Amino acid sequence: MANKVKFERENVIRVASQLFWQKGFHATSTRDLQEAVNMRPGSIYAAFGSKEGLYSESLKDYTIRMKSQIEGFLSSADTILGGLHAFVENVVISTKDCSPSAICMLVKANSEFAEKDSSLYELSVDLAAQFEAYLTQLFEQAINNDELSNTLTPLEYARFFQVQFTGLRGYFNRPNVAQLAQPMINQMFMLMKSL
Amino acid sequence: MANKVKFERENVIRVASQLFWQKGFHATSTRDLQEAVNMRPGSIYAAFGSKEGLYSESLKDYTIRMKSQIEGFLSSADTILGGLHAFVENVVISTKDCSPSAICMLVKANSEFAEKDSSLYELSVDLAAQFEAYLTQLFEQAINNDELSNTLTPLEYARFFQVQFTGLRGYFNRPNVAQLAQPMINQMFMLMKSL
DNA sequence: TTTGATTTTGAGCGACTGTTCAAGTTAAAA
DNA sequence: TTTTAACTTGAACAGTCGCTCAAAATCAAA
Repeated sequence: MANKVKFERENVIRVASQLFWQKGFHATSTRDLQEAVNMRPGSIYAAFGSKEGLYSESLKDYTIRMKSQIEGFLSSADTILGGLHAFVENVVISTKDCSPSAICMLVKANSEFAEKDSSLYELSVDLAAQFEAYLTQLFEQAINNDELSNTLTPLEYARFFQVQFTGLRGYFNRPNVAQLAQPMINQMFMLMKSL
Repeated sequence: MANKVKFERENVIRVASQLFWQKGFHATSTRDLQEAVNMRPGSIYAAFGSKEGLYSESLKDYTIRMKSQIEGFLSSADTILGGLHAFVENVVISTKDCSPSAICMLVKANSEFAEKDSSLYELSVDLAAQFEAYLTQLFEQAINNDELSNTLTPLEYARFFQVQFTGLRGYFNRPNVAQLAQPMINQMFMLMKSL
């Protein structure tokens, strides 16, 4: 046949994802990306078609990784809520310095792409909807396990979780407030259980 | 003396602010701005020094306008919480189609400027801190008026409000969820009173 | 070893970026 | 009416942008 590809696609996407997450789509130049993934423009464009194409792959990969991160915390926790609690703590507190941004990349994307008919805006909406559906499944289990009352529907719990989680991550995307995270996360889960 | 300036500074800042709020800093070109405010580059640069300078003025003006918007709702409400409730409803629901973005411009700025030593990042942090201090004053009054218990300090109420408000605005920055806003806002204020 | 399809390279394209400044316009002061 | 300092104009600059493509490099199959 012929020559084989030299780069590992998944790894390239992961590195690009970190850069896009940190700087945003518009502030990340294709030269930044070339340097970060150590590829020349021709190879990048052969593999991903465009800057948008690479961003698109990056955002999808981010969502997948976030889900599997939750799966990890769930499998080493006794309850659904315990797993989610550990996940939220990990995201808001532990990754404060090793994560590109405190703010969820999906939220950042949704905020950056203002033109409502842009395909990247639509992608961010679709992925957020998928994630909400995933959370809804988890809260359905939590209700069935009597971890939560059935005052709210699983979907309503999922929405509540997202609003709290997004709000917290936004609040902690600034300096000198780190020590407030733990009590505010505890408060979030106390409130959820009291619904 | 000499010639007088032809443009109204406040009006120019307001128009620029809308554009920056909608598209973000990096996606707004100086040509976009020139067209929006109907000024030639020379005049803009004489008046504001740089694109950053104009953005800086825009963000400050946004914060001032948000505060005076709250003042408006407070002056036509019986209670602090009633005024804040009306303000939140107005921002999340009514302005859904006439506002450049559902997301607070301060939050969007804080999210966009990733380099923590950039002066626009620092500005967004400073303005957010000022706004928190303003909210803290309001919640101090609310506690004194017995609208809220003193279980939490005024500052803690202010933080709670910001997390909820930011979370809600982020959640409603997408299509087909508008009808959920009212019940979720009611829930937010119910929870706050139950603290 | 030769072949040939496939991948990689990087110089470079045209468009656009933020910004400048010499020339033109304006209107208060002389 | 003339002067003159202040303001406006817009062509143009140097740099960067996303992206292309002919040429070089690569390696499985013949």
